[in-house]
Amino acid sequence: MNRLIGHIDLDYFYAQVEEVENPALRERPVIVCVFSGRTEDSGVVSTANYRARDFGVHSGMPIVSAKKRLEGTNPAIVRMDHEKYEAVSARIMENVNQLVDVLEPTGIDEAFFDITSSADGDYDRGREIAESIKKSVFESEHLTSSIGLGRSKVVAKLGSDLSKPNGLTVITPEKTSDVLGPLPVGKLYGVGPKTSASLNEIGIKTVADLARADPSDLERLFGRKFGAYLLAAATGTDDAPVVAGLEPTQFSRIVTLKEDTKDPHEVVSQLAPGIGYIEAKLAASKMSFRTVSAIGILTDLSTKTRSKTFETPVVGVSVIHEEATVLFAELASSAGRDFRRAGIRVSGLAHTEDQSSLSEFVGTPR
DNA sequence: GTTATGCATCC
DNA sequence: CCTCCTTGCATAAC
Repeated sequence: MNRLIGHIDLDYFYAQVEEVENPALRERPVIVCVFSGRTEDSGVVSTANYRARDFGVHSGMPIVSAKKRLEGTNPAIVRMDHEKYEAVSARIMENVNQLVDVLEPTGIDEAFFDITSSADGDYDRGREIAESIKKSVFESEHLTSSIGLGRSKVVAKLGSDLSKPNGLTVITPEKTSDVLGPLPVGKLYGVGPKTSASLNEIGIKTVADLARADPSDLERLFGRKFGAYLLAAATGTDDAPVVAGLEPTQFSRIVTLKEDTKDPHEVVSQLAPGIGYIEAKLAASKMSFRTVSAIGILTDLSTKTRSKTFETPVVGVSVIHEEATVLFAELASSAGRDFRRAGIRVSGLAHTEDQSSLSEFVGTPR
């Protein structure tokens, strides 16, 4: 069966939300920033609108560097408001979900969707549906988006990337190898700087090179699973389905400490709001956890973690605070240097609610 | 088989 | 000068 898989990406999401809220910003460079609180302007740019990108500003850039590049351009420097963007995102996902067979959100500003049935396997009908999705998002929230449509998730994701901003790229199965072939391997979903470098070393530069690579070479270099994935990705034949309603498997929060330290009590005290946030997420989603991890980013920016798994799911929350202190003490003694940043993570999540209807449906274990 | 840790990716 | 979050995997140790 001819699958029609889409990927939608909301354009420069955080900055565009700020523009919608305050249209005067549209005429100016806008950067949405994460301020770490260490010094006045320490932190990075999370999202920049295209006017700011014209001056070489991009996400991940230190705020200080971005300001320098934007000197004399009357830039708008906005503090990130995650909750605001969450609310907009949730409305959009709900809206788009009505227009597709299956929706799989993969981030606050993007989602995969499957429209094989509603397009009846036809790419012209698929294009119309994709256009109606873009139109619906724009009319309801005044936000532009970019969509890619193709035979697989990798092709769809690539398509949305090629079309942004405010575009639509339809890559039919017949055109797939022509479109993908000339691109550098790093354009493929799941292929970052490390994998790109390894591939380049053995003479694989483009997606076409990768598509005709020796499978056993790839397996030897990257392992069975990832090796097979790379080949499938390059030929556009990756067959992962679009899955709705995936549950989160972990919650985490990382903060930058006011000063470098290795004192576990100081770390945990600065982490208290983060722990509170995780507790709130657990409560809101009615979930328990089994593993708690301390995450330490040292002064040399290397990362060390220390975790503890409990026999049975933990519902209460004072456990996080207590265990964090122990774990950070252990980390500090083994780390050798101070912490610059610190985080906490809970994983092994499960629903706490008594699901009697579900247990009836599943039946009793033998 | 389960747990601990690090790595890579991506947002 | 260097934020923050999620997922999956490999590997070693238990």
